[in-house]
Amino acid sequence: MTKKPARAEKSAPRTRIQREKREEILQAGLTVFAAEGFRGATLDRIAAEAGLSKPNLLYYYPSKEAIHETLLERLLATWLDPLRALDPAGDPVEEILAYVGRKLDMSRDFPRESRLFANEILRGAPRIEPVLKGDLKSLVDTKSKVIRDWIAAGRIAPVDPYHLIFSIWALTQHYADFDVQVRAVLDAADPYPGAEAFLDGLYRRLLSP
Amino acid sequence: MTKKPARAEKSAPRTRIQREKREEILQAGLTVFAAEGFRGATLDRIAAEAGLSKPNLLYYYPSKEAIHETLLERLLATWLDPLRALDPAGDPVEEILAYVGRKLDMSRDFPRESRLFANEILRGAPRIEPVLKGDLKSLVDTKSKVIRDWIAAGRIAPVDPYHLIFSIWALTQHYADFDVQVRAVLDAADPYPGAEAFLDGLYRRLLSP
DNA sequence: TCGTGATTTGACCAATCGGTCAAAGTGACG
DNA sequence: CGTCACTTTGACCGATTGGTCAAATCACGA
Repeated sequence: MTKKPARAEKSAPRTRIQREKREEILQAGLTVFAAEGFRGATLDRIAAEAGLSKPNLLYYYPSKEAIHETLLERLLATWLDPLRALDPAGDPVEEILAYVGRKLDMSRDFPRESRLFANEILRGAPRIEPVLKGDLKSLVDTKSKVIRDWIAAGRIAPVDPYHLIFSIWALTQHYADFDVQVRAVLDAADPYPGAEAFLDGLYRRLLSP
Repeated sequence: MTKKPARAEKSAPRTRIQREKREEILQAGLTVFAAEGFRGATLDRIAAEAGLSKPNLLYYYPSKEAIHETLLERLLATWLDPLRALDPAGDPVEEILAYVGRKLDMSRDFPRESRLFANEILRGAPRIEPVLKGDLKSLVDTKSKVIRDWIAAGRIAPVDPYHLIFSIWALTQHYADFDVQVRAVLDAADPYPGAEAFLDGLYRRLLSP
């Protein structure tokens, strides 16, 4: 029996080079997928971005889909963390404001991830619909209950918890996804300081009982 | 001199059939571009959606780009109308609430248009950047001035007018662009009644002096 | 240093893409 | 009812795409 040449596909990377190259490919893929969408991205562009030849890239990942899938999995693993961190035991207004702040930080620090997600949702979420209806929905249900309790206790003003959460998603992700538009209107200034102040004021006013 | 067979390209349509087919193609193109993005859309899919053969489609529009361009032009011609209608002479809070209402109606009634726009912005607005930095920016500048005056007159609470407008865009368009996610979380219920109530309450609370 | 598995690449392939073209079909009007 | 412009289509083309493969090269432990 001859040992197969063991392509770097499946399973955990075994060598240092595999670990490094795999990571570089994911970074390149994230850049290209975020900018062009799944169908708009080409293996040649991803390979070029990663400084590899196309066959070499396919040595580390078996297909374009595999790269995309890995990126989405990795994203979803942390995408909901800011909401998970909403603490039922904390001060309601400050907890929600802190959540807004974390989400806005993510838009500023990880705009490619935000656009990757936006692209996927815009296309009807073909690859992550189960997650939306599963983990995402149950997390939002849980946190909505927390918010409803805060309202019932008179600790924040009465608002629909679901639409409150949607509003936080919309407002914070807008600065990453519609960045070009925001910068065009603001004449290329960094929008984030202003956005933070605005959102802080908005939710403070909306929620204070 | 032989008269050329006059392709149905350039210039205004001359016959009834041209008018009808051109419109059907635009509708098909809007559906496909909104769902798949520019690069993801194929002429075959647009042609199928319009019930035409590919060469027949290309008899009416010279290229895929031409269809996309026409759709964007047509969209931009009305996209800013809701903001243009903001009346400096009206009651400030009611004017802004009416603007929010108009934008939310557009998300509900024209989700394909919203997604077409979102796709274009996500990709860096390669075809409409001049419009963003031109017409859009100057319109927003104008209306921001109006809002600033309202604030100076003490008729609404002090907020950054630019981020206020961004927030209206983000919140309303979110319901069209991220429709799948919203419906997944709300368990397929129609989100619009709830959204309207939420946004009404939000901006009333934010803006009342 | 040497062999063996890990890595890299040039050449290649089938499928799909946007687009062309010549020829065939259709309809409205004199 | 004939005709001529308008409309439709099947066959085709070159370019690009995702992906394969065999051979060449590299790196590292014994």
